[in-house]
Amino acid sequence: MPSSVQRKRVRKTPAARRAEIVAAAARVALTEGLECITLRRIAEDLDVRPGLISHYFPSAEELVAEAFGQAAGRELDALLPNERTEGSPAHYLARFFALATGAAYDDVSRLWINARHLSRYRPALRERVGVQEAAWRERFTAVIEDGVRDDGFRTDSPVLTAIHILVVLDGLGAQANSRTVDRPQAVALLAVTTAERELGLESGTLSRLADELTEADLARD
Amino acid sequence: MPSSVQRKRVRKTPAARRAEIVAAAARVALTEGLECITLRRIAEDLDVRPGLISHYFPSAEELVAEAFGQAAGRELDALLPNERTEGSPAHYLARFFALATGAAYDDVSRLWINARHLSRYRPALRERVGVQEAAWRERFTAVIEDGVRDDGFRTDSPVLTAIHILVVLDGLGAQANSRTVDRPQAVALLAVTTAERELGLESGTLSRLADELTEADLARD
DNA sequence: TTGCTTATTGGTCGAGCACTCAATAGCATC
DNA sequence: GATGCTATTGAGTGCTCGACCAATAAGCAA
Repeated sequence: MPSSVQRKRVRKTPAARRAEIVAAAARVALTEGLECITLRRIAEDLDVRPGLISHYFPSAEELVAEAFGQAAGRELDALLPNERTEGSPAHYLARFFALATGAAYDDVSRLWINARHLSRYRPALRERVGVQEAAWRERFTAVIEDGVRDDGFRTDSPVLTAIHILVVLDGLGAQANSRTVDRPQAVALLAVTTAERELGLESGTLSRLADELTEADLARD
Repeated sequence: MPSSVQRKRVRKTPAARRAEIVAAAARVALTEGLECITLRRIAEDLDVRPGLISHYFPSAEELVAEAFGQAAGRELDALLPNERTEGSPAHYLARFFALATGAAYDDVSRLWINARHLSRYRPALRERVGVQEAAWRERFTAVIEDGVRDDGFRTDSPVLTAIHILVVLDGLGAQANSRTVDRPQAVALLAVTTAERELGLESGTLSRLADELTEADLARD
């Protein structure tokens, strides 16, 4: 009985298989890039035939868009969780900056650059980028509004402040693929410095909070 | 005498042909993207055979890197000319921001996103990106140093200020491919506002100068 | 005019890509 | 145990890409 000549088929429910495909694609998106999401590559990861991927995603572009959405969405949830049951807004922001300053954030920066470029040619992806931009912006805006109410943040416009911080983050992240040597400390801290200034916080407030966070605080859920 | 069956050959000096190829590739890079620089595409633009491009650039990646370098370098020269025979540093900066805020700058933003992403996979391009980053940074630093000397700019570190401005520009440019609706004025002015603050200039100084520039001032040389 | 150098051509190769579709087999239901 | 639905396969199509190379002809030098 030849085992290799005849493939063993594993039959799953459409919902489960689809989720599995998107998860595999999101993993590739985050680690290797959106261009590496090919029918063959994802099929190989899941040990199925390429035709099956086409069955669930008649257009490969749709899978790329979905993969980006899932990857970016999950990262946002890990960096700035939606439910803030404990901890002040300042602590949540500090945790974000602690994570976003580390090397582990490079994958996220790369993903965003990747998506922003590729969306030039892929309308479906472009639409997803817009959705995720809005999600990140709104998540930040909400934290800032909480901080204005409870934590002494001072800003005329929470949403403009959120955008300002995100613009600086994007600008710093732009170098994730080319930066070889370390950058000056003042540059690495540009995002958190901008946040402190724009939120009317004493210089060093957030970065000091970020430094005090333990490994457990930073651990992803 | 069939005219189309037999191609007429135009024989040029290696230096001239090479320059012509790079110029065509740089044009494609700026208008359509670095991925569109293919042997066939450039050959068609120049009305030669693809093999000829391979002859001058045995590795296509080298041509892509060269095209980016030329395109980015020329744009820098157009936006912030090297020789400042007349006009104050503030005027030079104002002219830059006037140009960099307009829609015409979108092609430049797109080029940078493109290069920053693609350099993830292309070492030769990554190296060129580093060179151009340094060139842009140094050009800005020089203008700022001049302004500190002659024009009342105040900053502890011209180079850090230059980096800060460039980071904000990169962050704003990141949306060049996805932004569909206009952004708030305060966001569009983020770069010039950052420059004014970091250079110790009265708020509105540079943007007012930028508004006063005539078409002739903005015209490219 | 003749000859030589080499810029340029034309054709080819293999790899990787998305997409299509009839045939097959897993599995729930009866 | 038989049946029907459909998830999955296998095989194939056509496309674009970079790279390679022997043959050709442009134009300079003698």
